[in-house]
Amino acid sequence: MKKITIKDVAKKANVSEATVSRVMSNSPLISDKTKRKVLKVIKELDYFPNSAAVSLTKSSSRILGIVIEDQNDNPLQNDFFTETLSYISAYALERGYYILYIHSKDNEELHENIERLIKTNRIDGLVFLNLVENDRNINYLKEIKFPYVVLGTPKELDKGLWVDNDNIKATREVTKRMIQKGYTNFTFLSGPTNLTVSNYRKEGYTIALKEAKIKSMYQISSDFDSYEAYHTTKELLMQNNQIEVIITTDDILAIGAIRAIEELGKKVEVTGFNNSKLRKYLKLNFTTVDIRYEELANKSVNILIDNIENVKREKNFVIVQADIIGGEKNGTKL
Amino acid sequence: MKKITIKDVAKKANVSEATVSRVMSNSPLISDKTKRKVLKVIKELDYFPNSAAVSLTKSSSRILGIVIEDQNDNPLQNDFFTETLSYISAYALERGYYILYIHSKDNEELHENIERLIKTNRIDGLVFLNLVENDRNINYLKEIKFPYVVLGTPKELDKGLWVDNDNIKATREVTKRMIQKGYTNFTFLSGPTNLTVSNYRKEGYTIALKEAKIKSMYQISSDFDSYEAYHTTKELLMQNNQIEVIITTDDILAIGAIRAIEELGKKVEVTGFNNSKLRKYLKLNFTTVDIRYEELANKSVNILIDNIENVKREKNFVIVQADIIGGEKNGTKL
DNA sequence: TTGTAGGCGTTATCAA
DNA sequence: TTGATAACGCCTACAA
Repeated sequence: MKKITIKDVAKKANVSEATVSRVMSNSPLISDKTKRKVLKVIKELDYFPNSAAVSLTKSSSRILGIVIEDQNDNPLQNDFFTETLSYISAYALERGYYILYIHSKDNEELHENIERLIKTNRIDGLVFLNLVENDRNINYLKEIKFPYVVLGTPKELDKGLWVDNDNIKATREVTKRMIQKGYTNFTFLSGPTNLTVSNYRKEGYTIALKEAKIKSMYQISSDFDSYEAYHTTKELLMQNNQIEVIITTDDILAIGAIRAIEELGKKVEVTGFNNSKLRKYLKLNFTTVDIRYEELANKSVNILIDNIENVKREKNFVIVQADIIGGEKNGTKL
Repeated sequence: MKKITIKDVAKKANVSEATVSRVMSNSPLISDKTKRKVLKVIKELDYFPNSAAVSLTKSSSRILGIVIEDQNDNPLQNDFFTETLSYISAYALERGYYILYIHSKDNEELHENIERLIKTNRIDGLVFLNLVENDRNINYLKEIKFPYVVLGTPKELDKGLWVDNDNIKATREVTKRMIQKGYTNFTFLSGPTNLTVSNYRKEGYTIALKEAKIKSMYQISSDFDSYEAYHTTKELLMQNNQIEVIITTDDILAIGAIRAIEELGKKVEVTGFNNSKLRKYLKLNFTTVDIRYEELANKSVNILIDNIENVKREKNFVIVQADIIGGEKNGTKL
């Protein structure tokens, strides 16, 4: 199986290599006649240009790296990753880019990988699937001005490309819904407090309560761990009989909380975040927020590629709408 | 940020480009002195060879494609994919290969993708994460003799590279364990019957029963869908009071079955397969099989790369040991 | 042990 | 509208 090169095509079509190249890149400086002729030969020989040669001359690989930090054994994260990954890959492909998977348990190794990938010209840009505060890699990319996009809201809103939901707004809406149901005793169950997203969601919660002039509110936090959420909730509820609603920052926390509530035979409403498959899978129907994975993926890929290809944009970020769903019957298992 | 090339290094080190190249590739035909000198300059200039140029001369990209077929909304699949993906990526990296993520909802598109990736020389080999019977892509690869490995047991055992557990043996062992517990009324709850793996597991089950001269056995099947498994099991149990054990081919089926059993207040033991995170997550403790993801990943990457690099091997496959775990207390939720 | 030079498969510049 | 030809950055005979 000898590889067909541009030379073979040129010879068979009786034109120069340059002409074939022009046909491939859809150049306008070509007569229709020769174009057709060359295209025919390309079809016949089933010619595909060697990507290494193209990369070499264009100094662009048309590959995006996607960085996955460790998942911490959280099954919801897995949903998030596989979903986002496949959407990102699909939208990247639409613009002619492929996805290189970058993952490492070890942070130092991850950094070296990214560095090598960039320096060897293997990738044109990077997508970060989870935003860590003051991430070393992000700082590095900023420094060397390498194109990247982050799924999440960074500290400095005007720096770097990012795509995210409006977490404040979404949590505020969720909380408002609960207020409208007539509840007045709220508790906020947060995920890891070192994640920016936790703080944004807390802010939304706080605003909604303030607007409604509701005072009573407890705040507890937990890792993204349903088991811990279960224990934390249980303790809380045993100490406090008034609580009517627990607003959480993640379905996984909500699920843990619900288990505690059921066990204590209490009537407390819970809200989640992220519209996880696990929630659907367990047939739980608490209120949650659908963050529109597909749109997040779409927007991040496109803002990144625009940046790579020097397509001008007004803003360096995109806010994706989120939808509040569920909540008709709370915690009803099938 | 101008890119450093081999030329820059050569100039600064006062040697030819060839010498630098030799140092990079650790060639023996080099004096220690110049080697050290060149290495020093490489460090100083922070030189990394352009991968496109290397690919072009070596006609090898050092990239492996990993093919993910559609996940069908099964949360366990997600676990499997993210786990395997990250292990595969780690082991590939150890041998200097990167992972390109290949996924498409549309089968035709997937095929075109694979074809283009190969013809443009972007990938050196392919890993298939789920084996479909008579897969079009696999047939294509066989035809053009392109290196690939499959995680699963193919129909023709002597064709192509593959890595899998011994499913027959594992299911046979699981069934034997149940027999040793004194049960005599068995049912087999299978996943999709068009998957080879379902049939292998069924065979293991059948053998174990035959060996123990146990006759009574029912067989039902279901999609990889806990909800369907739940209904199927419920129906079965309502018609039949004797059943003591249900052997399933997947944790997700086991979980569905357990829910049905609990609902009916029956005492039926269930076994699963795959040691899913969901099982741990739900704190269920039915007997299941740990298929050793990491080893599966490791072996498949290495058998594939050996093939790519013409490293001779005795066999075209690797069987990975599986471990039976759990089962002390069945279905006990926390 | 080292250097020279041709080649890998394209693209892009400059002539024609 | 087309064709030569010099890059792109590296590797590898072949010579020295």
